[in-house]
Amino acid sequence: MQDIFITPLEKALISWVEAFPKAKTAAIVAAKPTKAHMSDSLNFWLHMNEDRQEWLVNTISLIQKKYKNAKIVVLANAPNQAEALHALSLGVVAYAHAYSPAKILVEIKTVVSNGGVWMGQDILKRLIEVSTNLAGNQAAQVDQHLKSLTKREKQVAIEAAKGLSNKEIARILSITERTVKAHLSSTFERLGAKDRLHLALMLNKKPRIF
Amino acid sequence: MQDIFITPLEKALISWVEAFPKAKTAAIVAAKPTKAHMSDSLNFWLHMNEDRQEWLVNTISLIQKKYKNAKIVVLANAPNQAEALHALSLGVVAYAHAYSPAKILVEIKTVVSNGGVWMGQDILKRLIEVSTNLAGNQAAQVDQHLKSLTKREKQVAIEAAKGLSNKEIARILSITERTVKAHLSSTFERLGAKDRLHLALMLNKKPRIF
DNA sequence: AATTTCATTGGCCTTCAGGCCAATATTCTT
DNA sequence: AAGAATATTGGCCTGAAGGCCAATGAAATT
Repeated sequence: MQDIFITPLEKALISWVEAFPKAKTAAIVAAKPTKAHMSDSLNFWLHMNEDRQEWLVNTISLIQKKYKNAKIVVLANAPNQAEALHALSLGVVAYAHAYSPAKILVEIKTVVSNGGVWMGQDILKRLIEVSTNLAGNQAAQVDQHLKSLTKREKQVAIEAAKGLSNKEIARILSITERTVKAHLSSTFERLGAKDRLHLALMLNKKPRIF
Repeated sequence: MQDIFITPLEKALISWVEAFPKAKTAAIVAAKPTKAHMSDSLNFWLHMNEDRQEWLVNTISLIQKKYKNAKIVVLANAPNQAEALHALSLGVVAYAHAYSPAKILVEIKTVVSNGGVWMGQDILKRLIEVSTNLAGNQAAQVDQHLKSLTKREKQVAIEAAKGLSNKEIARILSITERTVKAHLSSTFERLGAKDRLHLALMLNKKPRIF
């Protein structure tokens, strides 16, 4: 388990050295991994400045391409939620303050090594908030929509929203195409949808979590 | 720092004892905290069965009311994303498998004690996915499919995916309905969509971030 | 028992969608 | 400059979609 700090600084921060005396420090990611790198599992610790947004994205991408199984940690000089979310969405498994004490750094390493993710509670709160409030409500709305339909209408509506034609729906439900139309018509009526495309938009606009 | 396991089992799991020999085990949460409890920081480890959804919610709520600063960890017999998200949204700071080895349990304790949150990467991915999608990055996801389209086709495709008719699209783009059809036809061709409904489904589908 | 809602299907009709063939002017690429 | 891709539009045709009117038997509700 090799740790590599990527930083624009002349020398590593004290806490890093304290946490990982054997770690290497570099300014850029080595373009060609050595054999040792490939056989060993790597942790990259990216030191982030406010003015290196682009660098971060590129570097993460580079690491992911060259070092398949490497874990990437971002240490930010000035941590903020937006940056954290962005980094995490790119596959980074930990986001912390660059001046975190050695004790925390060691802890982070342990967590990510075991397949965990490290982030502050504020960030998590934010994630949960967005997810539950927005997504939860939308899912609920969709359910509400489907609830007001009869059993048969529901089945037809769901198939239609998948993109099936009336004929196809008729076949899989073993009814006439005419009947499918009837169910769809009343479905449009009930849900206030203009046509099957709007129906599909209504029923598909849901990242349902819970 | 006192650890308390709440479980319906007769006796604690081996890994728990191994991780925290001094921990207490109980079937229910003590209704009245002792003075020792109040002055000390507590960790509650809730052992979760599939059929105790309601119990979990009630217990978490109870703990939060009685023990203000306690950290709550959920150990699930059969972990799943929905349950994890639900628990985390209630304020739980860690969610893990009930049969996690002692080593992991100790790690979890360290993390939560330092204000961190412990969860699996799959859960985080889910959170990020939902959050970023809803946080308004609509254009980015749509771009995936739209990249292979020409400027005009893109405009038409987007409007069509919103549910507009050819006539409406023609009007807002100041072109003939016939031209709209032409753009749509080549769009279907390029994207491999069967019709405008499939196009809409493609453009509204959320891409995997990782 | 009476009423309402569902599930089914028919016919007819209008509009819309999308494919096929074809043409012209503009812009980009080689 | 020549060829390729793009933007625009026309006509024609087929099939799907959806509205309107109407009917029947079954199931649920009052």
